[in-house]
Order: sequence, then structure tokens, then C-alpha cells
Amino acid sequence: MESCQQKVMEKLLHGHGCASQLKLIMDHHAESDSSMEREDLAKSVLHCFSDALSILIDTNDHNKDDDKSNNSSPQDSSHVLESSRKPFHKRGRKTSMAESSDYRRHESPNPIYHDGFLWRKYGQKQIKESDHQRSYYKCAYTNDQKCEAKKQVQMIQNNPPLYSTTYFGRHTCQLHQAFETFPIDTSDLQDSRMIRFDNPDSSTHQHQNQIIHHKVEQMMPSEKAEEWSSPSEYMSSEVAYAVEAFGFNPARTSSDLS
DNA sequence: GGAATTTGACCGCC
DNA sequence: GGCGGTCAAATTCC
Repeated sequence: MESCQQKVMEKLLHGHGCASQLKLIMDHHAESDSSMEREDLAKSVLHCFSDALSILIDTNDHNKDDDKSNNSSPQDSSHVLESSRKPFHKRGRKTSMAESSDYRRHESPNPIYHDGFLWRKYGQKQIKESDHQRSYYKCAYTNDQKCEAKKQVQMIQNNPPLYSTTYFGRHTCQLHQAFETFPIDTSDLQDSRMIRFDNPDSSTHQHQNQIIHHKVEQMMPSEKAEEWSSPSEYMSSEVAYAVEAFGFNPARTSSDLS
């Protein structure tokens, strides 16, 4: 647990440093002369937060029960709806996902794409009680590593846009080990925004990175994307919601994470 | 051509 | 019979 805290702190500090550099550049440089450097920094910031989130997600899964008692503050409840171990619908299979003992729900103006894991969409359904379709995702390592983690993403409100992301089960895949094996290298971020894979040389690695891009382009509401005038704005919003989704409070000290 | 996504069909529960 | 969840063939994308 201690090493996890250190890793998270290292990632966050690195991200903070990159963000500071980015702000410095944006404050003092003309728009055109350092766009590539800004882009690299922006990607680096996102990558750091993604790594930290992945570690926190794993840590949170193991400590979820403890967190429940500490997650009752009113301001948190507006966005992060932790599992209350009760179904949010009565119909459906007895073994339905919502009735499982391990799920978390999060609501935000944009769906969470970068939560540190690779997801594969396996279904989409028009839900009776909602005007919007619900998308079903499972961990891309479901078959390879018997990882049973799943998530559902559903738009629950149009104006302003509000998405509900519900996570089920725990990740048993070895993704985090891959994070530890390959340290951050911002030079190869052109095609990858966040996820590191077991074998960085494999064709699978390259293709999966493309998938992440595809998902972002496909799911990002165009009007929302236009609202972000810079990559850093887009990332901060995205990461912030992902952080909230897993109950991470940046104001906490490192000792609070244990 | 391979892999991921889409979408209609099917399953099991109520 | 209606519903949510999952499967799998068809389609799309790189």
C-alpha cells in the first residue's frame, strides 16, 4: 500500500510539473511557436494522471468498503454515487449487474473514456425508462485474463449533457503490472493517450492505442469538444471526473490514501 | 485481413 | 409478455 501511495504521488507530481510548464509556455509564448511542445506537455500531463488513476482504481477496489463510510459528504454525492448494495431496478435477471455486490456509479457532463483500463463494447440497448441508449463495455482482457470488470455508459440528460457511468466487478487483469514495467516515456505519446500494454512492441499494442483514439473521436460530442479551447482544458475536465468517479480527493494527503 | 463495433436476436427473470 | 443483459453475425474501420 505504501508503494502505491508513492507511485501515485510520483505520477501526480510529474503531472503537476508538466502542467506548470504548460501554463508557463501558454502565458509567455506566442501561440504558434511552441504548439508541439505544448501538445507534448498536455499529453504528458494526461498520461501521468492516467497512470495515477489506474493505481488508485486498483487500490480503491480493495478498500471500497472502507471508503463507503467516508464518502457521505454532500458535495461528493452530487457526482459520485457509490454502490449502496441495492439494485436500482427491480426487473431483470436475478444475477443482473446492478444487483451484484460490487458496483460504482458516476455521473458527469461527459462520459469517462480514460479511466486507465481498456474496454471493449459488447452491446448497446435502448432502455425503457430512458430516452437514451445504454452502452455495455467489458474489460478487453475478459477472455485473455478472465477479468470480469464491466461498465455501462448512458446519457441520462440532454441539456446540459449528463452521462452515467456504472462500473461492475473488479479488474483482475495484469494491466497494472504493465504500468510498473514500462516507465513513462513521453516521446511515444503521439499515438497513445494513456494506456500502456503488456507488450509495447506488439502489433496489438499499436492497434489498441488506435482504438482509444477512435473511441474518443466517436464518443466526444462535437459541440463539447469545441468548448475546450486547449487540450489542457479538455484533459483537466476529463481527469477530474475520472478522479471523482473513483472517490479520489486531490486535497487528501498521501497518508489519507492508505 | 484482422480486430473492434454495431445491432438484432436470444436468454432468463419478474 | 416485458424488460435488461448478453451473444454473435454483420458491418465498419484501420
